[in-house]
Amino acid sequence: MLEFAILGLLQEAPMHGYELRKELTAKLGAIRAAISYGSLYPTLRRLQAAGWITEAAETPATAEEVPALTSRRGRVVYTITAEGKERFAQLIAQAGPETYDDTGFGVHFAFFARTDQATRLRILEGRRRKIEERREGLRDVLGRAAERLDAYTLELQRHGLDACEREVRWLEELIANERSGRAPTVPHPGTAGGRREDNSPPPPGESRKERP
Amino acid sequence: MLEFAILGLLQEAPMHGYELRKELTAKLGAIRAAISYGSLYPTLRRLQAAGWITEAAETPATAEEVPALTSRRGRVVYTITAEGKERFAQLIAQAGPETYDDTGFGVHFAFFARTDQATRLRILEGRRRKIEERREGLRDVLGRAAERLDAYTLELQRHGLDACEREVRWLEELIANERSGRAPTVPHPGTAGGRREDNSPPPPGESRKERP
DNA sequence: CCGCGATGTATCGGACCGATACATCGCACG
DNA sequence: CGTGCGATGTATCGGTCCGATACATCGCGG
Repeated sequence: MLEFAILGLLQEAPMHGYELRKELTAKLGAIRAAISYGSLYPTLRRLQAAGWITEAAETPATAEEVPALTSRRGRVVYTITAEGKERFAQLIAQAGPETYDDTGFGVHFAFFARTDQATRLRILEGRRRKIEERREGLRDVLGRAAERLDAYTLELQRHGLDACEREVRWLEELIANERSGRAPTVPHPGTAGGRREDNSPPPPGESRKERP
Repeated sequence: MLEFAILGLLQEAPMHGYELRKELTAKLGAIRAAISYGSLYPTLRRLQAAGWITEAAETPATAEEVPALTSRRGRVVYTITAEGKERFAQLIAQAGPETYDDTGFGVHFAFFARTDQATRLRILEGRRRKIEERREGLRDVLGRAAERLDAYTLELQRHGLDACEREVRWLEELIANERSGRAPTVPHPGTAGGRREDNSPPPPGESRKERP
């Protein structure tokens, strides 16, 4: 999962660890708290060993004659390689059952702009199936085993069931949108401030600014 | 987390591993998929080493003279000890910040029937605070960094924000209910089948059948 | 001038998962 | 009548990720 996210992010621009974590946190804020350095750095090492990324110590320019003396601390910048991009594409193409659990789905969804439409559809439908199964499980428990459980546990299940139904509806809309060929503008009722003017989603694919 | 859940469940009845997993899955179905045996068995071993539970090989009665011959396979039954109950109570009393993340909160909530009202209130408020923070983070991203992100990532954040707002409202109702002294009957609109007749929640506390 | 919060890299132990292996039981289908 | 398959049941192993911790630099306000 982390591997996937890192390869995805580094395709937008080379970054060092701290920056990577910040961007990751911003992009995945909706699904997971914050990536731990205890996962990030070992994963970066692993990716480099595999050849998907390269790391380069940042020493801006011509520091030949002044090595010591406020020696410019670390700042290792990571850059994705051609093999890394290939690997990322391969990870998207695989899109197995792990892709449908909460975290896996969220991370893949966050990189849908780099995913072809057929795969997007496949993932959305896989996820919907999985949530529908969870929903059925919860309905069963609320129906059949209700008297065996205390009021709090029941309330928890009810809240979970509600979330499932809501997510299924969300996925339905996304799937419908996807099939109609257009981008992911689900018409949200009146959630927050209602911040929405940009109503011209670019036909998804490559749309990142490569930072000159 | 697993330690807590196991100690909580074993207070209702002694169980063997398989049964424990099933009950755990039923009780926590709303928040996590299914406990892996790769976590369950090592944890049980750890709990026994600490003296919180005891394990006893199940050999129903008087099998002195017929040891071999369809020898009755394993079935190790785990029973909580007095120290184990103490430990459980201690874990509830601690209720630190880890208690407020998704999984931690869910597990604690599932055992609210064994938690005193003051602690319930503390946990609910801590959770609300945490979700409110996440919500603010998402609002920030959707407001300030919106143009830096693609349409799919934005949609993900919007869905996450929606879930946050919904959970805060849920928690508000639970907190209000808790303060008014009564059990957790949040008035759900018209979610599923509307299965709800049992409208007399027992004043929470100990209310488990000890299975004679 | 000093501390403190942001930036930045890094490790270690522990929790938990997914795959896998293996054994028994009951029953449905040929 | 047997045989295989799904449920019950115990157990391990490698790997991913987290939380705590350590340490160093930089700029700014008091």
